[in-house]
Amino acid sequence: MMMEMEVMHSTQKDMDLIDILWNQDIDLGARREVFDINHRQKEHELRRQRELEEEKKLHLMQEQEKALLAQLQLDEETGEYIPRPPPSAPLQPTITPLAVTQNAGFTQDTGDSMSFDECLQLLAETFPVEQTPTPPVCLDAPDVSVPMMMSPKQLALSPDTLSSGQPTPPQRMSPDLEEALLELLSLPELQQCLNMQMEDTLQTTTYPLPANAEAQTPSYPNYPPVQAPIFNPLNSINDVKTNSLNVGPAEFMNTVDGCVPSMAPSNAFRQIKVDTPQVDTSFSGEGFGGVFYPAAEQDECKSQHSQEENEIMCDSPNKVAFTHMELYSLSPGDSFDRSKQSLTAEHLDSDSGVSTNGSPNERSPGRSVYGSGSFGYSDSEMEEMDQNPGSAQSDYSEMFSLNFEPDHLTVSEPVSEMTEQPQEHEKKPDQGNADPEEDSGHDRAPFTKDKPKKRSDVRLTRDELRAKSLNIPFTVDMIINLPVDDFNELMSKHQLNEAQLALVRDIRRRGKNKVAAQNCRKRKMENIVGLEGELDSLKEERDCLLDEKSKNVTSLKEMKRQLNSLYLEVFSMLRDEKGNSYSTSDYSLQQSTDGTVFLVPRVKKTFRRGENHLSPL
DNA sequence: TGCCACTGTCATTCC
DNA sequence: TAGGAATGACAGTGG
Repeated sequence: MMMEMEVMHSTQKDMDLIDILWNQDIDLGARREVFDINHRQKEHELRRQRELEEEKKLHLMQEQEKALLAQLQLDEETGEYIPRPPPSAPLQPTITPLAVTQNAGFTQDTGDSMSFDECLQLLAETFPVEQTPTPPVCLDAPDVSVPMMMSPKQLALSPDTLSSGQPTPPQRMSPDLEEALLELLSLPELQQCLNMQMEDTLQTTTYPLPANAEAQTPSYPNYPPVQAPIFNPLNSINDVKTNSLNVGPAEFMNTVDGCVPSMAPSNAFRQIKVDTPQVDTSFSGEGFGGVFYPAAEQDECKSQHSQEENEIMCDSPNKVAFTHMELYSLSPGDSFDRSKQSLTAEHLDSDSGVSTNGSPNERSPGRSVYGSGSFGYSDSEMEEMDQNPGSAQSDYSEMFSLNFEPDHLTVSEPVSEMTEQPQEHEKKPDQGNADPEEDSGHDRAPFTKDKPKKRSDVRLTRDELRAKSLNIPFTVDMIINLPVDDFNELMSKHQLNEAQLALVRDIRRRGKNKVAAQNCRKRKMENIVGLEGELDSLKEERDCLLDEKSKNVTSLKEMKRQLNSLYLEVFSMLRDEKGNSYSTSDYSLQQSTDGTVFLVPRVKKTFRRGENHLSPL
């Protein structure tokens, strides 16, 4: 009992606490029902009921459509759909394939059959809104509530009808042409094709322009009567709605196109936008696109799309081929990247590639040495450096990344004026990540990893200083790397005095020679390396030969030894008439050319003489 | 302070 | 013949 009391007491406390919390939630805008599971379940059930009701409505509408169409029959003479004869009438045995096809799915329940007027009324009640968007310009349109019941010639052949979605008085055609067209439209295959075409077209083309006076005039010969299938009885109500009304506004199409770029080529898209007449001015992006996409998404997609369009618009002109001059003239600061290609091509024949083209921008792409803060020499310093050229030495690779920025140098002003926009364009990506220090033009190379840049790396070369001092209106890399023709053209475009011309030519010559020297040294090093390799191989070969020689000498000695032993053995077997062996000192074995072996007495002159002298025979 | 490697430059030759 | 590549030689610079 006590336990129960405690539990109840604690439960009461909890409930009070929960109430307090709920009150707080109410203050925060959340109602108590939000936390009520039963309430949420009820909401869920209500939602499901609503969905079921919608489905039922949809099904009912489809049934109504079927019932309605069951009451219709295609008049082969007029091409119109007329009320079907009373159900008591026998089914026409000569019903056309078209009728069979079109009525194949229709209900044959004659008990539900309605009169034509009833059908009209039912349709008017069924589609009071969807079919009757009533823009002010169409207020006088007759009987806008029953477009479904219009004859094909009323529906299919009026661009005004198609474009505005409003049934306007049809423009009459010649009877023959009209009849022929109606016959064509009566063909089920054609209707199917028209359906397909219409769906495709609606997806891609049938969206309106912003209010365009000419858009609603029937002056679009290419505008297809693709919405003719409106009258196609085989279409479901949804299809009909799609066919006749799902003509999205430009905002919606932009949204779709923006979100699904692959849907249509942008160029085609733009062209279509321009050429497509306004179909339904009563639509608005908010009213239609908002059904599928929140406004924010629409705006986002619209902005994306417009951005893409802008990019495309901007890209296209840029794809025009530039001449060398144009490339080099675009931006002195960026000319390296462009010149690199040219330079690479230039050096393709060269066996080196030493020219350190890629290095500067790899380390510091798009970065100017002038932006590194080491720039800013006083005139006296420049003169000093010029007088002591070595002090201004810098990595040659830096030369290619040299940028004469107009705010720092007057040297490149003319070129920079020509290329202001490309520079801005190419600098944009860097602006986002730009280091403030870098922007302020102070030290710290952005891509220096291990050690700070050498002082020489950020200095100007002598030629750069000279060019600056003489106000040469080109960058050094331009002067050096331009092809001869372009270089001459550049020279002719600018009026330079003798000193400037001489300096420019010297710069070009020195720059070329610098690269050549580098290539030469690299080649020399390669030759040295190659010769060293060759030397090593030759040494190895010599060692092999020496080894082989020693082996041969050893073998030869062994063979001599064996021969000597064999000789002695043979010699010892020889005997004279008395059976005495021959003395090796007195005789020797000699072999004649035919292989015969002779025992020849040795001719030991001195010894013989002495022997003879001592013991004459 | 001398050595050494690297680099720029000049003069020359060759293509 | 001009332009450029190739190369030996010299000199400056920095480690």
